[in-house]
Amino acid sequence: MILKSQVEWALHCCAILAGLPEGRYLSTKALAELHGLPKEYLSKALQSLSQAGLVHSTLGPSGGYRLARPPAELNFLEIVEAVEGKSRTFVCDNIRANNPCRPKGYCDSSPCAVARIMWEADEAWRQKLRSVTLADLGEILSRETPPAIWKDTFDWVLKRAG
Amino acid sequence: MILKSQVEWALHCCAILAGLPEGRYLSTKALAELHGLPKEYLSKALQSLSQAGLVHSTLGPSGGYRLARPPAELNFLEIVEAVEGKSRTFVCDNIRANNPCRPKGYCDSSPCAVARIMWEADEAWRQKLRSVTLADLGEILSRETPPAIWKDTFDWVLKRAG
DNA sequence: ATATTATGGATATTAAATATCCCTATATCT
DNA sequence: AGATATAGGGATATTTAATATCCATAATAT
Repeated sequence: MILKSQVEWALHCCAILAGLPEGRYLSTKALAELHGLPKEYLSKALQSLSQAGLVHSTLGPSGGYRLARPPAELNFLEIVEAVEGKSRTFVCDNIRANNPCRPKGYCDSSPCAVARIMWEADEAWRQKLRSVTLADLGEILSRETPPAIWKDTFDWVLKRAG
Repeated sequence: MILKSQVEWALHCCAILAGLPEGRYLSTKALAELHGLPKEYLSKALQSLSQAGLVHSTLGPSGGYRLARPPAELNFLEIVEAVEGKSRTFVCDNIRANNPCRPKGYCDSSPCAVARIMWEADEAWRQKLRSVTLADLGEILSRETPPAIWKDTFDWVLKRAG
């Protein structure tokens, strides 16, 4: 069980968009080039973000994407779920119902205990992702990235932002 | 990203093995029949448990599996990892290194911030799974399962346990 | 001896992830 | 008005992982 690589792409792209000045847009082409990713396929990930309402897009030359909300109001879980889907990582096929000792058609009142425990773990994962915003990420990155690279990247992006 | 169905199978099988009297073994055939699963494929999941040292196996007629440890000393994470592998659910391809503004061959001191956050969420998931033992599950099941089904199942298993 | 079992290897089948291509509508610029 | 660059969506390969089956082998109980 491994998350799609599109999750990584989406997170990094959002981190870049979070640093974009108000009202500016950055294209798929620029984002793909900046991260060394296949433009066409990255486009699908960005479309997922758009459909989820996390980013706003605009057409034409100088078109592209910007965040739909301030970085402090956009958390990791939203981005992950936009790309990966909202369904839980553990699927319960209710195999306990196949137990030949159970009356046929017997209906359990509560979901399977095994599934409930697995879903609690899933929720712990989601809770952690929910607790980290793009603003938090930006703060970490600005602290860790060497100033020269940070500035060069900012300039590189601005030059291409419509 | 969805866990293999073998994870569900392994958990349910371990729950049954946890109720087995000391020294008895239950075969793949019985476990497959009890859960309505393909015997050959379930066998692979049980082999994973065996290789991880979570269960002990014995050959020949009346052979099969038993837990290698008391249910209170066997947690969900061990079972999940035995089947699903121990690798993290988020793979970092370090795409930040593709940033054209970075000096070629530049080596970061610490792993990517995005990956670290995703790994923290992964660890929260694992921590939750680590905190639940087969004994906990057994307690829940014995409380929730209707006594008649519970008893019939126990008898069904005992009749087939070598 | 015979039957039953776990184990491991080989292989087939199905589903999902990855990736590319092309067409359309829209916006910008000249 | 016309040329160009963009997102969006549909169709379709390609690759990889999950699911599943089959068979040969060694060990064990009766």
